[in-house]
Amino acid sequence: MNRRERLENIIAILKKEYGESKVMLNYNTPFELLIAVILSAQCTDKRVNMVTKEMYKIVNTPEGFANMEVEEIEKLIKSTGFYRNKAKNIKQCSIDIIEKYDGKVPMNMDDLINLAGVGRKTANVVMGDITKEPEGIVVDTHVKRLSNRIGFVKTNNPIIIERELMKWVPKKYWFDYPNLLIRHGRAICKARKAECNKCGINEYCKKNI
DNA sequence: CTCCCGATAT
DNA sequence: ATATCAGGAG
Repeated sequence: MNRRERLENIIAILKKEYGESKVMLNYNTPFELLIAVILSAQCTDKRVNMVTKEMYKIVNTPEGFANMEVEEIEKLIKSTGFYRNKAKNIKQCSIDIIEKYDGKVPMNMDDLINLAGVGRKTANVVMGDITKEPEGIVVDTHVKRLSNRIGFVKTNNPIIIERELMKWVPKKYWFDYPNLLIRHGRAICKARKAECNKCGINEYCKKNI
């Protein structure tokens, strides 16, 4: 079986197990999603949802964050970690969105990654969930780990992983592939203790081929 | 490459 | 006690 067939089977099985692909982060607007994804760096989405639930009652617009002191934002997001960088980025990012994009989150890769605290991963997540047509493939810690374990790539460099996957993964899967791998990575194929006995795609994994 | 960093699982 | 969590910037 070639890797393309393995990919098709893996996606079909995971789709059946986890259902519709969608981020687990809670949001009501593209801007709320952008901030949630910035906060999700090295932090569980569960924690991010706890923080944003309370924070968005107080501020949930670029204008709101742009007019706040960085220290105020720090207090609101402290429990997500990296809070000094994230607070500074959220404020600058909000200012940029107001000044350069008329207060609306831009929906293309070039503009998104020029925002403070936004890299390719964050941009792909936001674009993917809003438009369902990402310009690239999200490579986070789970996609990195599972892509290596399955045997699709042999590197830990996220940029190289994305470039390699984009070469042969059909574009129609650029949204589903990372979303399903992330769900599977959190539930079964975990970093610390992978539960291979419960894994539905075990026969397509590198170690069993 | 290093640094940023609190919360949680193991 | 240590690894890990939907990373990004310098």
